Order: sequence, then C-alpha cells, then structure tokens
Amino acid sequence: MGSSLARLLSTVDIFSQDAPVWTVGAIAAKLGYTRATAYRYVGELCDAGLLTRIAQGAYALGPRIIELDRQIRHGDPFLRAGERVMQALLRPNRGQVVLLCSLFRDRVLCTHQASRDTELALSYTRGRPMPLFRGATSKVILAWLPERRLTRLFLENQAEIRKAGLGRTREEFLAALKTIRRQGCSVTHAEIDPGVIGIAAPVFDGERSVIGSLSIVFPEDRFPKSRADRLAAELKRAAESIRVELGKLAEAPRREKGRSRKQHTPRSRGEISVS
Amino acid sequence: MGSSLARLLSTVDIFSQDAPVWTVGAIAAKLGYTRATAYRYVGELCDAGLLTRIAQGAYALGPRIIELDRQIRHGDPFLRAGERVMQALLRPNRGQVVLLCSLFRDRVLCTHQASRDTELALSYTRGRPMPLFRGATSKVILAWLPERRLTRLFLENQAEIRKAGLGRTREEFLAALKTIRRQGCSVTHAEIDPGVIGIAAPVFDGERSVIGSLSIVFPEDRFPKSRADRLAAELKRAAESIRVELGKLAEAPRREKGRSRKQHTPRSRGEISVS
DNA sequence: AAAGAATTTTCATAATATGAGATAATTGCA
DNA sequence: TGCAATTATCTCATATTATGAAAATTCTTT
Repeated sequence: MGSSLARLLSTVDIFSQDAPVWTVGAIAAKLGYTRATAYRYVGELCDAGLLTRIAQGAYALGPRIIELDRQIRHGDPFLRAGERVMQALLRPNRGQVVLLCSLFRDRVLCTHQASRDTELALSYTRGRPMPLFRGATSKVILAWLPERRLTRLFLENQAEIRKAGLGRTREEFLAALKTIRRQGCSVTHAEIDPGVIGIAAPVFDGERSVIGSLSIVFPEDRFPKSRADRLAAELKRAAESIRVELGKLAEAPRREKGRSRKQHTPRSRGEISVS
Repeated sequence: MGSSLARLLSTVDIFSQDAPVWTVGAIAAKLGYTRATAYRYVGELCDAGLLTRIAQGAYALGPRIIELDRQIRHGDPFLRAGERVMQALLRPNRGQVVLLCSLFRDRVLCTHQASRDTELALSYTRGRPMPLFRGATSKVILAWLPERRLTRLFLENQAEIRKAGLGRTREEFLAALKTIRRQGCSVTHAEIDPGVIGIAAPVFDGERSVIGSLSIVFPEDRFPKSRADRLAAELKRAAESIRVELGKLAEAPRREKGRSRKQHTPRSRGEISVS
C-alpha cells in the first residue's frame, strides 16, 4: 500500500492554495510521520527543489517547479504536437479560445491555451483543474475512458454526476457517454462559464487510451452556428493530427539497442487502483 | 550515498529542454537502473503527475507541474511577500523590470517579475536559470553565501569566475564579494543583456541565510543616474520588508502544541554535500 | 549561563526496494 | 493466422535502506 517512494511524493500534495506554507511539525502531524521522517522528507524534497524554506521552519513549493514549468512551456511534446493545429483553429474576430487539456488522476487539467484578438474571460485557465463532469472538455475525455474506471467514477461521484445531468444510474451514465462517443465530440452550452459554448474532441496517445482533449470555446453570440458541423469535423481532424504527432515521438529518443520499433500500449498510467 | 528517495526524485532531472521525451529503456540505461526499477520509478512519478505518458513507451514532464506552477503564481508566499514592494518600485515611463529571484542548488532562478509600460526585452525570464557569476541578481546572492560554500564554488568554477572578473584566486574572489556585501547591493552594466543596467539587493529568510534577491533592471539610456543611490536604498528597504513578511509566516501555520514560538535557522537546505 | 525548543545524527530493526528471471501482453512480419 | 521479437508486468528471495526512539547538537530565549 504505502511505499516510501509514493509517500515521499505525496507529501507535496498537502501544499495547496489554502495551505501554501507548512512547518515540519504540521506535516508530521497531518501525514502521520515521525518528526525525524518529516525532516528527512522535507530535506529530500528541498534538495530536489520541489519544496523550499521560506522562513524559519516553514516550507513552501520550490523554485524547481517554476523551472520545470518553463521547460514545459518551451518544449513540451504535447504542446509541440498541438501548437500548429491550435493556431490553425483560430479565426479572426470570433473571440474564441483553443484549449489543450490533459487527464491526470481523476481530474482534467487545462495545460495549454491559444487565443487571438480579444481573450475570452475564461474561469478556467492554464493549470486550473476542470470539473470532471461538466463542460465539453471533460465530458469528451470521460466518454473514452475504459468502463471499469467509469464504474468506479460513477460510484464515487453519483451526486455530482446526477447534478450534471449525466444520469442517475450507472447504465444511464454509460449511455450518455456512449452518445458522445458516437458523435466523436462533445458540444456544451454554458456548463462552465455563462454565455460560453464549447466543443471538444478527444486526444489519444498511441492507439487506444485518451490522454486529453482539444477544445474550442466561443462567446455565445459569436458562435458560428451554421458552421458548427464543419468546425467539429475540423476539431476532430486536429485532435487526430496531434495523436499522429505524438506517435512519432515513441521512436524519436535513442533506443539502447540502436533499433527503432513501435511499442505497445500498457495498462494506462495515472489510473488509480480501486483496492 | 544514493538513497532510493533521492534517486527517485532525481529521475526527473534528465528531462531537459534538449531531451524532453524519454523511453523507459533510455532512462534505465542513462541512470543505471534495472528495467524493472525504471518502470517502477516512472510509474510512481506518473502517479504523482510529475511525468506522463506521451506515446507508447515514451514519457514527458507531467501536468501536475503545470498545476503546481499555477498554485505558485496564485499564492506563493514568496511572491505574496514581494508583490506589493515590487509594484511600488515601478515608476512610469522608465521601461524597467523588477525581478524576484531564488537561490536553488547552485543556480539562481528568476521566479517572479513585474513590469509596467513597455516590457524590457530580457533574455532571462521567469523560470530561466541565471548564470551564477554574472549579473547583479546572482552576484548579490553570492556575496552573502557562507564562506565554505563559496570556497567549493570557487574550486568548481575557477575559469568562469575569472572570466566574470570576480578574481583569480580564492582570496580575490572572497574580497570581490566582500565589497558587494559592504555596499549592501550590487550594480552591474550589461553583464547579462547588452545595454541593460541592473541593481540587486539580497533577500533573506529568517535572519542569516540568503534565499534570493530582488533586482531592478533598466535600459541603459533610461537609467536615472542621479537617483541611483536613492534607488539602491529603496531596493534594500524593499528586500528587507520581504524578509519581514516572510518571517511572519514562520508562526502562521498551526503548531502541533498550540504554542507559537520562533524557530531557529538550521543548516541551509539546498546546500549540496561536498563529499 | 542555563533552560528549552528545533534540528540533526545515531543506530538497531523492520520494512521495502531491488534485480533476476518468469510471465504476460503487444506488435511486426510472414 | 501464427511465430518471433519486444515491451511491460509480476513474483519472490535477498540486501538495502527507511524508520522511529532517543541521544546529541544547535540555536533561541530568559
């Protein structure tokens, strides 16, 4: 269950918006560590730069995170793969925003965004977790999740799922998602921001597993209704081209044996064990 | 020497601008892990969100980093403490930029920046490591580092230090830094960007250890020469007020015993062992 | 200077990370 | 479709190392 490795890493998780500063004692108390262990963990995490001393005995998230984020902004392969198609989706004077989102644990995170002209006032910007059951961006990811995971999600979030209108029973929930899957994309009205329409298409890694979504968001009054279908098709094509770009990366890094061959898809990482 | 904990964390370090994508095999080869161990590490790091599968068998930095960076942008105590004074340092129509930098490992990282009017074209922006021996921002941090660490740094970077004009011997190096320490701040001309003048003051955590610097950067032609001294004094005062703000945080989080008392400064974290 | 608190170190022990190899899953190619 | 090659996971005995208790050290406060 609790390996040292996982424990060490999860220590970072207690640093939140509401509690950005922790003393060693508080960490030990919160996580049930001995003081000595807490000091050791904090020490390791500080050495790695994930945490940093901010004052006497007080720690906060460290500068390495900022550095790593910069690395992502400059050379993340997911962003690289999406950059061009995201720009291509922008039309002038429509006030739209294109978002690239990632599935992570049981949350969807907006990781990149592109806009032109006026920037739409989105409540969910880069780095902010999106609600899992509301908004095209998240729903379209849900739609392609394996059934076992959806079952778990349903059991754990029944109330929220019902409130989002995704069904009262597991069967209704699965059916609602199947509909989206058949359409190939999801279109929603004002589920996250009032007066905003979103269309999203799923993004896959290798072949089968969803890793995120590509979406485009319009202010209601400037949404090109007549061209909605064409837009959706364009979005799907863009998402597909990201998959293809990403696929190329599987072979890019130098292999130890000097050969280059395709790899298969393993049990998806990031899946949380149900035990 | 190499604890599992440290090994796990340092796995992230091979992901760089030049090598943003790694296969498990390549990781194992590079770091001397068994394949099984490499899979385990990658698995743990993916669960933590620090890494993510980008394609079949290929991994890149994960979305959690983006999320944590957002958390920092929104509520980092170091930024909070600096925000107000940084804004106060900005005067209209001067084209200056105010930087808040952090010491991390043997590097100085620009972690926050504020500007007004036109933004100065700085080659070193948020998240980018600064050269340790060039520029006011770094030098002023060096100046307050403990002698033991400086000695190590000198031995390891003799060539670079000489090239930066900081001395040919350890004694010259220490003397040069002592000068800065006496002045209380560092002023440099075009050491990082051509045509740019920088002034920096050290920022301390509790009492004694430097954790970063606060600096202000001007285009040469708009630098208010006559008010340089006043500006330096203002900068020092601002840096001092950051220290005071940070000091308050040491007591803010709830202590386990319900008491609130000051803690002492431990052996500085982030110091790399010389062994 | 002495008491008190915060860190770090030490050390015996228990926990668990590790590598080797077996096994399963997936892909490429015939 | 089946076989070979390769990737990914699993099992397990063993050695490593993480852990807590307590001592030692460092720093603060009185």
